[in-house]
Amino acid sequence: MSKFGAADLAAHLRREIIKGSIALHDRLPAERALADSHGVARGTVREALMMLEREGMVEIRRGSGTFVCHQTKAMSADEIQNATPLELIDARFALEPHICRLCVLHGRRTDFEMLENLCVRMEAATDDPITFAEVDTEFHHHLAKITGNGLLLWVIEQINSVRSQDEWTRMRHLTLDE
Amino acid sequence: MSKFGAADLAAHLRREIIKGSIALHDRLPAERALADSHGVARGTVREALMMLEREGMVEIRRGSGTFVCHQTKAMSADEIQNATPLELIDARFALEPHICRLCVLHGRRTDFEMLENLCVRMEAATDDPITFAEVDTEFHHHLAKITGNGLLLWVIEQINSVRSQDEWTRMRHLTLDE
DNA sequence: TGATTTTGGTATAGAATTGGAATAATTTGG
DNA sequence: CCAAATTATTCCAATTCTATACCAAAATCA
Repeated sequence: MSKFGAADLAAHLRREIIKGSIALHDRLPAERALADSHGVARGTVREALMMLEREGMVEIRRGSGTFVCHQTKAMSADEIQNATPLELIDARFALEPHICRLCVLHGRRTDFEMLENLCVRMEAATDDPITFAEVDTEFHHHLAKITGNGLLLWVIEQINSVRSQDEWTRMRHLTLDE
Repeated sequence: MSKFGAADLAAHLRREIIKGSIALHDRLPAERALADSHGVARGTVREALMMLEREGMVEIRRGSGTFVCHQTKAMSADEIQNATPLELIDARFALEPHICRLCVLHGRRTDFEMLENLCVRMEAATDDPITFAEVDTEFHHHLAKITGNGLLLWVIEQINSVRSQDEWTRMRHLTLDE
């Protein structure tokens, strides 16, 4: 890594913080020290630190130093992708019952027709795991949408976004086996 | 690999990114460097990078470089912060019952002692709405933590992060009135 | 308390690096 | 052969990085 830019330095520090090398509430080296140790100008260090501050990862205190907040904002978005299939199942299992209740309260005729339509499509695709999973995701998405609760819909969307191919297949095995 | 076209280079980079060889927030080599290392012309590199950009996998910043996005969902903060107090209550109400079940399963003695300690602090702060809310948030956070489900913890943290002062006060009124 | 040191905050200009774009020659494949 | 893609080259524009100097807040210490 001969070339070191602000974004690179920010990424490096971000990883150190997430990994735990720089613990919570710890103070980072001074800007001048960071600049020296990383072989970059101070302005570059400042820019990197300001990136991290905008992410809520560090707090810059004038005359004092910059400290690790680790408000777990930007990092968790990454870590979500590491969720295990079991965690996914649990999360859905926690949410869906109440979502169903809200659907009953807020749903309209067309909503339920839409759900029924999706069910038909799912039953027709029992032999095609891929399209089955797609329709299934769409089903849960609509379910959350019917509730009229934007926050719940957002949560469901986030959970649905966790689906690397490997995890999907493993997850299907789990759900089908039990 | 006698013939290396733009599509091939894009596929190669895509794999590297998904695999993790080029981590999130990392900067890809400069176009000229990529062209040199892969033995192709710069125009080809540009075309490949533009493919990846259209897929939302990288972000090309003029004068700076191209960076790995892979999750560029800036939506998080903005969209969530518009959640109404009622939506918050619903979301928590949907999650907490199952979280409690998981706590019973996974919790250890120290966990429950911690929760009890937080309860005491909450009871002692019934006259101080602000600290009450703080401890309350901490309580729910620990509750989710005990489950051992990182995904659920993340969801709770996201929901807890929605608390502009106005909404908190309005929310407390709602919860206390009903 | 008051002086000194350390820390971040700001501003500047120039050098270096990067992507953006246009062009024409060359290769490739039908 | 023709059409498309790739190459090679050149210049432009935006951004970043460097290096420096000085200012202001906070911490430290006599």
